Amino acid sequence: MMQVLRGELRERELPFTHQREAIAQILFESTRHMSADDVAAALRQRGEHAGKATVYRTLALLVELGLATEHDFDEGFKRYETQVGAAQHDHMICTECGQVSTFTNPELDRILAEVAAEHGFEAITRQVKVFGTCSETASCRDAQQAYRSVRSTS
Amino acid sequence: MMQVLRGELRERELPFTHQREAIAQILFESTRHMSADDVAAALRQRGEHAGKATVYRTLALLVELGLATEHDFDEGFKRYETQVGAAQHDHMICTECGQVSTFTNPELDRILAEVAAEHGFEAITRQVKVFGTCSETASCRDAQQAYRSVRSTS
DNA sequence: CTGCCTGCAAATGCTTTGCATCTCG
DNA sequence: CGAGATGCAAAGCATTTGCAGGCAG
Repeated sequence: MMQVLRGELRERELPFTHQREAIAQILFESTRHMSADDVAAALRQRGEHAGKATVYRTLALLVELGLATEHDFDEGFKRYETQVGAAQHDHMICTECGQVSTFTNPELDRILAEVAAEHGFEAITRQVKVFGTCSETASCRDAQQAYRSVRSTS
Repeated sequence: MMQVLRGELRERELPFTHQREAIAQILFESTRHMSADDVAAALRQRGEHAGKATVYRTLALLVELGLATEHDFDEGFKRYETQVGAAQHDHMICTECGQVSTFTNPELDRILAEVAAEHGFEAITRQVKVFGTCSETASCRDAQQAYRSVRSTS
């Protein structure tokens, strides 16, 4: 995993620094979607350290290199996720508890490719997000019920 | 159109003010996706005026009432679009020229509904965005070619 | 060595908030 | 009249930038 980063950097003659390694490591190991602050906190927890600016610059670099993706889940800040070895996948965000779950669907891939082709568009990335309520916790289920009844009466 | 807003406000016993009317009017008439600043500029152009805070508060209100939707096209700020009488639709964003085009696809609706159901998720809104390059201008087509050749050799 | 990176703090830019004042209903 | 809206300016925040000093290659 780290080798991929090393290779990409070498290819562009960019230095493989301690901070870049540490930040990439954090992101690669995490299964969650991390904010810049999450990354900084994780670094601190390991006794490492990198300035806020470096964290942002490195995350942007990883996105640039295609090793990470950036997401906006309407929280007022961005989150990042490793892209290495990950298949294209999409997200469902619970607006009650904030939980983000992922899913993949081959039909979705096919349809979006078709739509792009029809419009003479060369698709590079896509973001499919379904916002709603999950059924994980009691309060989320309550919110689901509330929403369903509102909808059915209007 | 404006009647819908009037009705929603009355229902909640919220005042139908001159500013709310003007801002909604701007949004309802526009076919583009407008930023808060775009709205303020459009107001000025008509000789109307509303403070920045009011524009933000009103746009948030329209979203709340379900009369508008909020979008983030990775520009560092949000854009708003009227939702009244509009069918669910999605976006393709050209990363070269910034053009945003819309599309609808019934299959997409079906698939996302299925996926949500499978996960015990109650979908409220969704955002499907395809980022890439369009074929409108010469420079966009150049970027398309460049991207295609990179992709085929890697 | 030399160029790119890092850290810090200051700057940005969008959006939100506090508060006095005004308006709709 | 009274609840809620408006306007302005002052916060708030995530993110970016400038610049002096450091580190990889």
